[in-house]
Amino acid sequence: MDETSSASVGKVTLQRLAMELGLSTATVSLALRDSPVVAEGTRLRVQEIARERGYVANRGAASLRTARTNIIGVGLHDIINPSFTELLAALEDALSTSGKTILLGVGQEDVKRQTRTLGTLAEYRPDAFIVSPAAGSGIEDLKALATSGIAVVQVTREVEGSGFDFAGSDDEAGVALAVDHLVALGHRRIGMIGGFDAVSTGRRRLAGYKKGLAAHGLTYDPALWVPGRGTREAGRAAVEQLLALEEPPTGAVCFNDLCAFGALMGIQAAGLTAGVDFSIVGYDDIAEAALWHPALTTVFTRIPEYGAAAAGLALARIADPTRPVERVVLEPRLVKRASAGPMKPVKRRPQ
Amino acid sequence: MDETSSASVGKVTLQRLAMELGLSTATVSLALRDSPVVAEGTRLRVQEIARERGYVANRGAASLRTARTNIIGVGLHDIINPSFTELLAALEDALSTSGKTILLGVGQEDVKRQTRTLGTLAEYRPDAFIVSPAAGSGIEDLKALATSGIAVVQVTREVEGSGFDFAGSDDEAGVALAVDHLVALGHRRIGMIGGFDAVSTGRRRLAGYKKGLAAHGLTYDPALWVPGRGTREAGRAAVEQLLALEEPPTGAVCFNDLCAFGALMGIQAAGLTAGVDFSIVGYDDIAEAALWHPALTTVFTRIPEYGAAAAGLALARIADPTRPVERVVLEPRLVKRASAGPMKPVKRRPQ
DNA sequence: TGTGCGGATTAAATCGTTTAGCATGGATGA
DNA sequence: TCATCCATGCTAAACGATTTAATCCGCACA
Repeated sequence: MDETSSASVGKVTLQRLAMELGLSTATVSLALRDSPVVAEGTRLRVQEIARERGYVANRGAASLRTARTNIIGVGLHDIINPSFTELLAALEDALSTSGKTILLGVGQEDVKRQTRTLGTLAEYRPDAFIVSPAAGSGIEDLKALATSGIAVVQVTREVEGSGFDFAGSDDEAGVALAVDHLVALGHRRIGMIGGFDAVSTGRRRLAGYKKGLAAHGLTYDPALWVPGRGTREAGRAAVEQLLALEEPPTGAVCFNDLCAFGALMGIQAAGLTAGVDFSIVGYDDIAEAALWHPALTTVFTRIPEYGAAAAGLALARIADPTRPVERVVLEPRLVKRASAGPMKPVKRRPQ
Repeated sequence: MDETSSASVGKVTLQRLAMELGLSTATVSLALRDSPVVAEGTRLRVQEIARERGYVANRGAASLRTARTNIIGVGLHDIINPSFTELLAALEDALSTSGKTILLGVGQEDVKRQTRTLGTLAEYRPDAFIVSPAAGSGIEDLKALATSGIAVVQVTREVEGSGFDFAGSDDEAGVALAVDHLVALGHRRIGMIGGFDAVSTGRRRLAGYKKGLAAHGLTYDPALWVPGRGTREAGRAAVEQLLALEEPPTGAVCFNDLCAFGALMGIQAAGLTAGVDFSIVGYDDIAEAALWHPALTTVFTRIPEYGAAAAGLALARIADPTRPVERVVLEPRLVKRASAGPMKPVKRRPQ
């Protein structure tokens, strides 16, 4: 309507509203936030004119005074990976309903860059950080965040001994579940694709693999673990490597769904059928997993749930910085689909 | 090392540094920003102690003074959809290298919620907004953003007549390309899966479909267009609907890759083979497209490029708010893979 | 009439920066 | 010797909100 009213006079601030209303900024500020100390009539009058003038509060200014920004710094090392996208979506959902807004930083799996990125985020004085640390992050890298007194919550991955809250999945139990499943299907030589030492999830999933084997009296054969990043490319290369072994495994568990997809591709490219000639179990159960051909048997790590939990931990710590450190570790669940099937003897590859 | 030095005395601000150094805040401020007016020695001394004390600038305070936040408000309607994830990643990349940080808002394809979300973002006074408007957004919905004098750039989708910069792909040409390809493969009855009126991309891709048909003297049959959202579920339902027609098409173009995946699933579920019995062309060429089985023939809309372009437009407009409105419209490219193959007569489904 | 009370409003300090304009003092040039 | 100039640093006023303590103004009560 009267677009002019706001354009004609420059920025509309609390002060300007106060002047127009013949009130003090104190009253206007209080009125806008529905404080009970200001008279009903005044409050309505203030809110009315604020709307009419198109007043938009300046949170930067407010934060300067209140030392609260309602910003949450979210530091992920990668956002293309669907599991982190799903995490981001869960965080966004939970945080936005609590009136928090996400300031996004992407670390690119590089500690140097992560440090720079989080440092920049810190300048905006977020009320909390929710972080999935880049591979190789040390305690010091995270601690630097906390000096400013900002709450830090780790999600998915954690830096052991950092003493920060954490929300994630029980990775050891999860991979053990996957191994159990393959064993139940009759497999005895079981590989592991992906995972590496520089990251807590890598270490724990590998531990789960070994534990799963041990639980069934199977011995861990180092040749059957192909370490690597959790990408489709790495998964594909890894499965090719496994298939080329003298005595190849008949199935494998994967570090995540992404490299499981790569493995499925590799299997198919080798002229084999996943779930028949070679069994694959993924990890995470991202949306894509159900749609593959064959549909991916995988372990559901409950990303949306621990995402929401991480948001909750952050809010709780903001509210009470002295509360005891809390770890939320969800139990993963096996999702049986078609990419893992009964063991059948693998013919040595014709050559 | 001396973690205490920062913890012992509370927040370390410019003022505190100035006191410790026996300088004025003005000098310290200038020194930290490498201003040439402060003496070399002083500058080094200041920066040294700032580092030592773990000083972190408060950008909120600075922004209050400078009216520049280095924040870019990014409003997407959905972040789970991989095409928007790829866009977000491209934006993040381009913006972070320019020292800008993303404040994220997700509209959930709901104008009401989008208005609320963007309103919240506006309170942080971003230097610019980069927005992919939710379906059904009107000019007024966007204009509200601009009142505050914040630059607005539209990406992917646009609200016609809004008068804001835009970066995206030539959707009409893109879908026409897809139709061309199917026609070249011998198809004559060609469907369109997905797309709806409430969004510029929907309208233009449909227009491209019709134009593509017309270019080859084919008539548009409304029964062959199954409108819907760009989801796997919608794609699957749509292809089932097409296959159930009296006289089904032999191929279809899709609104995006996501619903193309759904279509591939539907085709397979019907016992047919995509690329042989029924041809599918997707739209966007997200990473997943190359990995499907069969690999998805699709149209590459160059998301990373127009994402970078959108970031560039935002930066340019921040630098010069009076520059003429600019539209960056990239030419899409056909990516031939396996999901679209030569036409073969489709047998009426046995019943 | 004075006192006290409670509801409504306000003055003023404050948060942590930036920046225009001014002060200082030594070097320079005429 | 005096006026200029330059390099350096400082003073003080913003920026736009929030919040504490104070003030104002009836009005009831003793």
